[in-house]
Amino acid sequence: MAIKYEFIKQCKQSGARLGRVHTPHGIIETPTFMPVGTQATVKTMSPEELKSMDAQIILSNTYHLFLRPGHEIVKKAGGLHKFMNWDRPILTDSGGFQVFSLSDRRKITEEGVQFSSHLSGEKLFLSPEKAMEIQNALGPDIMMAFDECPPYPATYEYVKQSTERTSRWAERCLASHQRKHDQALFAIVQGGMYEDLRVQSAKDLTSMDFPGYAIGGLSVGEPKHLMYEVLDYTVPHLPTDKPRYLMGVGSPDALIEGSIRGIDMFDCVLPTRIARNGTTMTSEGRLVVRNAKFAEDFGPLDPNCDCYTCKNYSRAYIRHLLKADETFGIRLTTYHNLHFLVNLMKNVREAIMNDSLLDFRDQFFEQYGLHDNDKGF
RNA sequence: GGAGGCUUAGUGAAGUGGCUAAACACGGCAGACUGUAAAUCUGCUCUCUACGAGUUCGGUGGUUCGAAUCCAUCAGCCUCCA
Repeated sequence: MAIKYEFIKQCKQSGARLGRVHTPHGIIETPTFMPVGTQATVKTMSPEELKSMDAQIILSNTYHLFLRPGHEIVKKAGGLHKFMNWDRPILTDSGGFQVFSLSDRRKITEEGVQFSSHLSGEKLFLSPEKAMEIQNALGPDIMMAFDECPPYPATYEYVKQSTERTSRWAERCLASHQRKHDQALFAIVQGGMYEDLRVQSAKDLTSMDFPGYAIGGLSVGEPKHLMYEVLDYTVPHLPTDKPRYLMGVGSPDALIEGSIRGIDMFDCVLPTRIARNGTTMTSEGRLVVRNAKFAEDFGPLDPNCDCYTCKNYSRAYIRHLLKADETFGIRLTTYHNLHFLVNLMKNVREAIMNDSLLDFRDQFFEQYGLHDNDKGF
């Protein structure tokens, strides 16, 4: 087996679980947050910086690397780890999310998905087999099955068809996956916001015995309480001896709520994207450092943070850099936001160890200014 | 000293008799962002007692039913000739 999930303990207070995922490139302590590096780089961050904030594993993307530079080139370079100089674990998404995000440039059939490249307009085809071929060439520790992420809202009938097809595609992925010994293939549970479809999807996929299971199709615009409901009735149908990965979720409150519901892994572009757009996550809530009110604020982004950014730079300086379009500004906010989430998950793990995750949540929400679960981050 | 040109909202710059509170860009202010077509996108940006009202296009005075747009004059800036 390419990976192994080691269960350590369950939080007596919340039910969250503490564990480790053993991979060919090292151990991941879970629950964990995975920074997203779509194009074989976490935008503006060097691997050294990611390591210095204790990022344990990062994501990359099949669709984007297939288009550019091409998976054959990455393979020739010696694989993604070597290509991008990252020797810790990597997970690649399959391109399934692009079926959702590039929905106006693709056509879905049973065979697969035809895209017109967002770069050149060129027609290209992704199928379960193609997604496996590409990911086998890229060489991540964990690769994702090719799925369809249906939009929200979507009709029962549409989601049913889509989810059943995603299960058939998962079977094809499993059948064509060539490197089972050193690359773990995770399946993705779909089913939209429909309980019976989620349960059916989980049953179908778990019967195929994948080394890990993801929950996809969430955080696509639905209210948060709905997402939590879906987790409540989906997670119990996933095996306890394998990692569970909630895809595309990265607001601090959702990371905590997800952990409480038994999720081990999360990824999200939120921290890096909002960082580039001038917003930061702090222990006292979100802070739009770009705002004029910080022009003469010479304190750190987060008074309770000891990251490189907070130890050395002020809100006023960072705001200046952002206003002046200086790259260093978005590097500082990106570093801080990623550090914030990585550190949040450390605290979550510690709280699980101490059987106090619910207390931790309440305290965190209070300080963060979250009193309504449907509020943002 | 002479000839010509220019002067529009924070800046640059359209507009050359009514459809103009005035395009557009930048700047400014705010919001959005969740498996990254995003260092992107959206809104606001003359004033106010603000889903309506008021006052604007260097100053002043005219022409006209009506002017940022035409005329006179003053001021400032620019170019060329002495």
